[in-house]
Amino acid sequence: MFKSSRYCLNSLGAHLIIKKPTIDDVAALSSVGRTTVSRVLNGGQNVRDIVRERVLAAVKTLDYKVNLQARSLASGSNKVIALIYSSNLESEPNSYYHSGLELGALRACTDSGYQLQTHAINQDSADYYDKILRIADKSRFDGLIISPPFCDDIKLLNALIEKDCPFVCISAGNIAAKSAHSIGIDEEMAGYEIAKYLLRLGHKSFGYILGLQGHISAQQRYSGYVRAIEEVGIEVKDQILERGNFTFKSGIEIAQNILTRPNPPSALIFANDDMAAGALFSAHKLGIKVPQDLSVVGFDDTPVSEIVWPPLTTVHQPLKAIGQQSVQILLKKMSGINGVEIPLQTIVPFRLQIRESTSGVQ
Amino acid sequence: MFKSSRYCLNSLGAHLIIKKPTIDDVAALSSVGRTTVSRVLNGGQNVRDIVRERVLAAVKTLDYKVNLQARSLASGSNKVIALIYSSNLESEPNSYYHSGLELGALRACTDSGYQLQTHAINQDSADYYDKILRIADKSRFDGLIISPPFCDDIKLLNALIEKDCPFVCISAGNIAAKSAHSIGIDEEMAGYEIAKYLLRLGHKSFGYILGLQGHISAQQRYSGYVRAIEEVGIEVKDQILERGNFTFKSGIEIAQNILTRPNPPSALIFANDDMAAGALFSAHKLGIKVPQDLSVVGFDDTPVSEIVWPPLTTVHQPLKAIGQQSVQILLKKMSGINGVEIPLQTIVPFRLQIRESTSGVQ
DNA sequence: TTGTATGCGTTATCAT
DNA sequence: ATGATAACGCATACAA
Repeated sequence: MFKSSRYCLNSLGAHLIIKKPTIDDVAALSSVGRTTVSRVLNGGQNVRDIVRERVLAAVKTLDYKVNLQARSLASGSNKVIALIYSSNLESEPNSYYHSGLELGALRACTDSGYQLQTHAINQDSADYYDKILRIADKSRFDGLIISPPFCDDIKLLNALIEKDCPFVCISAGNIAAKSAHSIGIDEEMAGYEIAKYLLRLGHKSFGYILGLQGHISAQQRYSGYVRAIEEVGIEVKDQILERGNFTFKSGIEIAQNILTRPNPPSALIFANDDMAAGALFSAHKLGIKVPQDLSVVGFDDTPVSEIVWPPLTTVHQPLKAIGQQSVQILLKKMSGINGVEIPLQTIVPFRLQIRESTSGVQ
Repeated sequence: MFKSSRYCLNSLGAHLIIKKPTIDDVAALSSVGRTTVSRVLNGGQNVRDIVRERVLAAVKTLDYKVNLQARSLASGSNKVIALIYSSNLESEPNSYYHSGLELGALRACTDSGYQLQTHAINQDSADYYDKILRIADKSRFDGLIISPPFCDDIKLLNALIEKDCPFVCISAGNIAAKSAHSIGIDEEMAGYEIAKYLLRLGHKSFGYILGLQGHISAQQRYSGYVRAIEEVGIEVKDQILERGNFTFKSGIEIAQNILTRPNPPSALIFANDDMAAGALFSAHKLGIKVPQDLSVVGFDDTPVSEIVWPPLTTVHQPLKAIGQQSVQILLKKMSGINGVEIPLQTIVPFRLQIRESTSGVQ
C-alpha cells in the first residue's frame, strides 16, 4: 500500500514517524493493552465504558485505521467475497447483465461489511478452469459467487468443493443445481411462458436462437419453449433453430440470415436481450416492420430492452435481487456450522415483460 | 479465507495437516532456508540452478501458493490497483462506459501482475468524499484510478495527495488536470469537431444537452460546441440548452420536451450516447424521422450507439485504451523515484464516428 | 475486566 | 550463494 505520512505518538511522547498508526500506538495513547483496543474495535464485549471511550478517542486523534491485511492474516478471515463472471475482454458481452448482478451483490456486501471483488474470466480461453482455481488459491476471499457458464462446469465445482471453498451459483443448470447451492429463476418455465404468450398471439412458426454452448440455464429456456409448442401440436423439427453467442452482433447476423429465407417465421425468440436487439436492427435494415410483420422477444430484461426501438418484449429476471441474495446465501453458508438448513436451490420469480416488439400475427 | 485441506510434509516426515502449505513447508521439503525459497519465488537472483529447481519441484508437489496477505504485510506492497467509478446503485447509468474503462484497466493490470479492484460510489450521496477516503484508508491498494465526476473534486484530490496516495484521473476537467496526472481526449476539441460537422451539414439551430453537473470534461465539450457555432456567427443564446443526468430516461424526457416546442432545432447534441439513445426513442414516439427531420449525435461511442436505430453518430473515445494507459501511467508514477518525467496530461485521439442518425438539413 | 505472549506467512536485514 | 532472525500489524488463547 502507499505509505501514508502521519504523526504518531510513541510511548516516549510526541514523536514524528512516517508511518500509519498501528494498534499499539492507539494502545499506548489510551494507556491500555493492545488486546483491549482490539476488543473495542471488534466485538466490544467486556470493556468498561470509560476505557472504551478513551480508546475511541485515541483512535480518532490518531486517525487510526485497521490494517486489513494484518487482520486477515491473524484471524484467517478476509471479509471479502468474490464474483466470477465471463467476459472476453474484446467485447462487452452482456455488460448490463453482469452490472445488474454486481450491483446487487455489492449492495449486500456493503450491508454486511464485506468487500466485493470481481474477476472477469474469458470463457473462450481454454484454461479458464485453471485461471479460476488459481484465483481461488491466490486471491484471498471467504466465498465465491459463480455465474454462467462457469457455474455449469461440474469439474470446476467439484474442485472448489474439494478445496472447501464456499460458493454459490447464479442460474446454475439442472445438473449443477443438484450438487451446489444456486439461485435463479425457473428457466424452463420462463421459456414455456414466453412461448405460450407467442402462441396466444396466434404465432405458429418460430425461430429460436440459443446462446453460447455450456450455458445450461439458457438451454433450459429452450426446453420450456419446446414443451409449449409441442403441447399445441406444433412440430419442433419444422421450426428454425440457431445458435448465437449472446452478442448484439451475432443477433444481427442470425436474424439477417433467417429473415432472408423463403418463408421466415413470424416470431423470433432469443436467449438474451442483446441478440434480440440485433434482430431489431436487421429487421430495420430489411424494411421488415416490428411487430407488424415480425415479433421479437428477448430474455433477461436488461436496460437494452428499453433502449431499442420498438421496446422489447422479454422475460424479466430480477438480476439485482439475485446478486443480492446470492451473497446472503453465501454468508449463511459460510457462517452455518450445520449447513443443512439452507435449501440447495433458491428460485426467484420471473415476469413476462410485454412491450412493443410483439403483436398478433396478421 | 476458506481453509483448504492439504497434505503437507513437515520436517519429521509425512504428516497430515489441515492447512495450506507455507513457505516453511517448501523450505523443509527442498532442504533450504526459508529465505532461499522466497528468493526463488520473487526476483530469483543469486540462487544456484540446482537449488532453484529443487525449490520449484517442492512448490509443485506441495501445490504451494503464496499468501498474498502475508506478503503485502511484510513487503508493504499489495500489487493491487483500485478503480473508482460513479454509480447510483439504482440504475446502470453509463454501464458500457465503465465497462470499457474497466476492461482496459483490467488488461493492463493482468499484464503487470496486478489485481484490479473496483469500487462503485454513489455520486449523489452527500458523503461520497468520506467514502472514497475511507476506501483509500482501509482497502489496501497501491494506486488509484479515478473517473468522472470524482476526478474533478479538487478537495478530494488534495486529500489524496496529502495521504501520499498515488492516483491518476480519467478525463479530468481542466482544473484538476493542472495539478494531477490525467488521461483522456481533448474534450473541447471533440465538442468543436462534432459541432463543425453538424454545421457543415447545414444545421443552424441546435439543442445541446449537458450531463450531470460536476463532470467538467463534459462541460468542456460544450465549450467546444460554443466556439464552433460562434465562429460562424450563430448566437449561442438563441440555441436550446438543457441538462440531463446521462441516463437514457433523461434523454427521453428532455428530447420529448424539446421536440414538442413550436420551432424545434434541427440537430440535438447530447453529452453521452445513452441520452442520445433516449432522444431517438422520443423521436420514434413522436413520429419524427431521424435523420430526415432531425439529426441526433451522442458522445463516447459506447456499444449503445450501435444498438439503437438508427445507429448513432457520435464521438469515438478509446475507452479501453484509456483504461489501459491509466494503469500504465499509475504504475510508472508509483515506481518512479523522480516523477518528473511523466507528463501531467496524456491526450489520446478521438474520432468522429459518423453513422446514420445525422444528415443534411432539408 | 484487562493484559501478556504467541502465532499468522511472508519479506528484509544482515551476517556468513 | 545461503540462512538465521527480526519485523509487518493484528487476533486470540491464556493468564491475571
